[in-house]
Amino acid sequence: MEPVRPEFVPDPSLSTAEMEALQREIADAAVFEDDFAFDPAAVSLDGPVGQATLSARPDEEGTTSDAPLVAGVDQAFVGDRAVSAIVVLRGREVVERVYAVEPTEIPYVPGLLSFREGGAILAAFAALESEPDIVFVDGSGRIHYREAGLATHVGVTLDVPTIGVAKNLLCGRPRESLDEKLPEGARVAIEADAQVETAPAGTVVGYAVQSRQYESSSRYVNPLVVSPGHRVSAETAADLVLATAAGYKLPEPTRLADSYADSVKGDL
DNA sequence: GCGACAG
DNA sequence: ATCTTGTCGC
Repeated sequence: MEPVRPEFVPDPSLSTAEMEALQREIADAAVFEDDFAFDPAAVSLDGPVGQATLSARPDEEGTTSDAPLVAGVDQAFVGDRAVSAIVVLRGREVVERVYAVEPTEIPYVPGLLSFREGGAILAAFAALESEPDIVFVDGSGRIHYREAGLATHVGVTLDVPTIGVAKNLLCGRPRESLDEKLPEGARVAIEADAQVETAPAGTVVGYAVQSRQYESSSRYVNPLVVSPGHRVSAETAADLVLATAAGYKLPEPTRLADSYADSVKGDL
């Protein structure tokens, strides 16, 4: 896949003010509601014994032959180089894996992550032959100071539906405390607060999603922080993350991209 | 000065 | 993100 909006390709040599101005343009171009052709209910990891329909029937491999293509992208770092890996799934089946290695031009700055990692991610997408129906990006989407996190930046630039899947909250305020143990499958709305300068306070910009939890143990797992990247609503984003969780905290596309990036890093 | 901060 | 031993639990 190649950028559909080349003017949004992240340029690490821009000044901080220019980066922030670009993010405001990207947020303007972003669509934070469902705008895709596939059936989100057809996204699942169900095997042969799923609730088969005429249009989406799992075969003996556990693959739903015409299930949507869901991709995960994640990065690993080696010195001043970034490894970006993409894994594309149809049901449980891996249909494509690619990676790219690019130098990191700038250090990590909260709020400007896409200018550090975006180049490597777009290079990996340039090597991708499939056209995923939706992409899970590691990091924030709409949960961002200017509603233009990594997932939004990548989604708008490629004009592909994206979801931000983060392990920590960048900004915004949970409607309920996240300190208590939440049951598996639960979600808590994240509202814009004063830190989100482009949205009215109270706007739901994402969800804390409990993709995995221990049953009868005193220990507990922290929820993921899910937000729309581009062309998905916060609700559908949370639904899709839960639909692709397979007993691990991270959804399968993200988990597989994560381990692939690590293995590439290993033989580097 | 203090707090807060995806990866 | 990355650097890392042991340890707890299913």
